[in-house]
This record gives sequence, C-alpha cells and structure tokens, in this order.
Amino acid sequence: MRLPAAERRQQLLDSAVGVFARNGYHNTSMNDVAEAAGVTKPVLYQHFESKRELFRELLGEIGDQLRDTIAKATAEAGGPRQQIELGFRAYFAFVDDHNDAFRVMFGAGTRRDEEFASEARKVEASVAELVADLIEIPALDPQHRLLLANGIVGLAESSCRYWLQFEVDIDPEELASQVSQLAWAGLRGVG
Amino acid sequence: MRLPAAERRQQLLDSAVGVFARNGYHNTSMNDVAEAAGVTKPVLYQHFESKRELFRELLGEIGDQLRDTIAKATAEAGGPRQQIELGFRAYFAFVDDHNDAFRVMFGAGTRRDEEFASEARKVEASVAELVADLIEIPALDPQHRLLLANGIVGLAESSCRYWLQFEVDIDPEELASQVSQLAWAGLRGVG
DNA sequence: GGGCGCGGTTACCGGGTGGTAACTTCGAGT
DNA sequence: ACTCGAAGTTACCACCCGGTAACCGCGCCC
Repeated sequence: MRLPAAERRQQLLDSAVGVFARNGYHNTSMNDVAEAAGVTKPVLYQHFESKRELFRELLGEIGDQLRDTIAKATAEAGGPRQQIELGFRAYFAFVDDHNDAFRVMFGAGTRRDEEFASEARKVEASVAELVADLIEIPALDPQHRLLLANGIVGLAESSCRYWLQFEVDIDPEELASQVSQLAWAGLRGVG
Repeated sequence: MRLPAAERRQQLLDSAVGVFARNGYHNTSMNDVAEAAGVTKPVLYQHFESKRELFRELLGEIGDQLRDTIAKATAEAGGPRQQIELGFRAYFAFVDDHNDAFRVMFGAGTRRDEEFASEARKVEASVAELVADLIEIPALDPQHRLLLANGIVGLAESSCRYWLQFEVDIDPEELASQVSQLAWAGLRGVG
C-alpha cells in the first residue's frame, strides 16, 4: 500500500512507538520496526538517518506532548494544592491513553544510553521543577528541594508502571487523586 | 595471575557488577567483562553458561543482599513509624556503598528484558509488601494498597537515582530521614 | 501513451558479539 | 623431577543487525 511521504513518516513513528515499547531499544531491530509498519528497512532509512535518530525523534515528540499536557493543566490551577492535583490528573490521563509512549520514555530501557537518558531527565526535570516550587520549607536549600521533588516525580512514574503492569482496576482520576493526596500530605510533613 | 576457581568466580562477578553498571546489559560484551577482570572470554564461559546466566546470577545476589539488609533492619523496629524509618535508612545505606549494584538492579537497562525485569519486580514487591502493611486505611482494597506501596518504593528508588546521578551532597541518613518523613506523612494523609 | 519521479523491494556488506574447540602453561602432590 | 589436571589463551565460527546500492513499478502529467 503506497503512501505519500509525510503520512508514511508519521505512520513509521506510530508503529515504532509500539515496537520500542514492547521490546526496548536494543531488542528492537530496524527490521522489526519496518515490519510492524508493513514495509521494508530501506523505507525507514528514507525517512530517518539512523536508528538513533529515529528513537531520538520519538523521545522528543513524546516529551513535548507530556510537557504541554501538564503545563496546560497546571496553568489553570488556583493554588498549589490544586496545581498538584491537576498536574497529576493530567499526567495519569496522558499515561492512560498513551501508554506505549510512557513505556518508551520511562519504561527505562531508555535510561541506559546517556543521550536518551538525558532526554528523559529533561522531561522529569521540568516536571520536578514545578513540584519543587510547592515545597515551602525555607530551611531546605534548592538542591535538596529538587531531590525531594524528583522523588515525587518518581512516585508518580513508578505508580504508573505498576498500574500498567498489573492492570490494576482503577481509573486515572482516582489514582491521580490518591497519589496527589499522598504527595501533598508528604510534602507538608517534611521539615 | 592465576586464581583458584571459587575466587576467580567471585572476582568475575565483582568485575561484572561494575561493567554492567556503567554500560548496561546490552552495551556490555562478554569481552568487556572478561577484560575488566583481567582475563579472556573463555574463562568467563568456564564459570557461567551464558551471558544471560551471568547477569541472572548478579541480579539474584544483589536482590538477596538488599532484601536481607532491609529485613534485618525493620525487624528491630518498635512500631510502624520506626519500621519505615529504619527500612529507608537501610535502603539508602545499601545504595550508598553498593551503588554499582543499585544501578545494575534498578538503573533500568535491566527492566527491558522480561526475565530480568521480573527479578527486579520481585525485589520491589517484597519491599512494597512491607510498606503496604503500614497503610492502615480499611477502605482501601489490597490491590490499591499495593499500588500505593509500590509508589513509595519508587519514590525511594527515584530519589536514589537522582542522588547518585547528580552527586547531591547529603548523607544517606539524612536522606533516609527526609524521605521516610515524606512517605509517612503522605501515607497518613491518604484516605 | 510514454517518460519520469517517487515509493518500494531485493540482495548484499562489514563489523561486532555470543559462543566454542583445540592448544598451552602453571603448579601441587608424589 | 615428573605427571596430570586445572587454569588460561589463541583463533575461530555463525549469526544478527545497522546500513546501503542497485533495481523495480505504479501512477501522474504533458
């Protein structure tokens, strides 16, 4: 089935997310990606310079989407408590309907390669910064604050992993509400 | 330099932790491991059936150590609040002086392979179970409880990753105290 | 309707890696 | 001092995978 370049390119990216999510970067060959898209390898190389570049592009796309989603959601909040609630809600909703994307970005095979890991960290960092601002403990220097904020981000990530992994029957909103409650109470309690 | 079998085997395992921690499973060849131990590849195969088996053994060893460490620490606690404090203290102390081991187990290149991931999950699960018992919210069914507990474990893991990554200047005990405070206050606040 | 360009394919290369067979050397026990 | 087994090495294979060159054919436009 023949497709115009732009569409094919997007289709390749879409297929790639699925394959990489299932098998990780190293256990996925370019052949696998091509096959999943119903084409052959050279087609892939028509659109992407190399395997790394393809993956980079994927990470970039996902990162931007996630960042946007959260930024938009938290912008509407009336205060810190609501900010954290809406942020988590957006986060879990995103994961709920892009769970392949989540697994590619944070499913962690990604982290082993320094270049890819730094992409994941950039995203985590932007989220963590939002959280860090909510920790109102003057005694804590910024670095400690960021460390704790990072912990909170990890809390969300790891809840997601468990949630997807074991298909726990809970909807994203309730999960968000519980996790944000945990995070909020926790942050109030530090110091 | 010649070594008796048992010692060589242990030395191989020790070298392997370091190499795998630096480069991850897939970016580490058996040659790399052998070279790091000052020996050649076939020697490796004298002691381990395959690359996978070598890595499995590593994960097993690390998992057992971590489990033991935490179990011993929490056994001495007088109540749930202290249990969580001592647990985290043991966890962070372990990571502090086995940080290669931590990175092999949870640094995440590991997670991409189903067999290895399940080993990591087993360890997480045993820790999460300890935590789950501390969530005294009757309204929550066991599965939700485990989900939250898993989040707490992820909180610790991800704090560790950040801590090691950016070499934040904080000693393990203080970190443990802050994280356990966060976790405790958070868990009290859910419901 | 015939040439032309773009979307695709077949078939291949080179290098790296897991894994092995056959040979060498060290040293402990008699 | 000699032997014999354990400890190590060299040199190799087979396979897979990233990447590429050369070729094919559908359909659009004059």
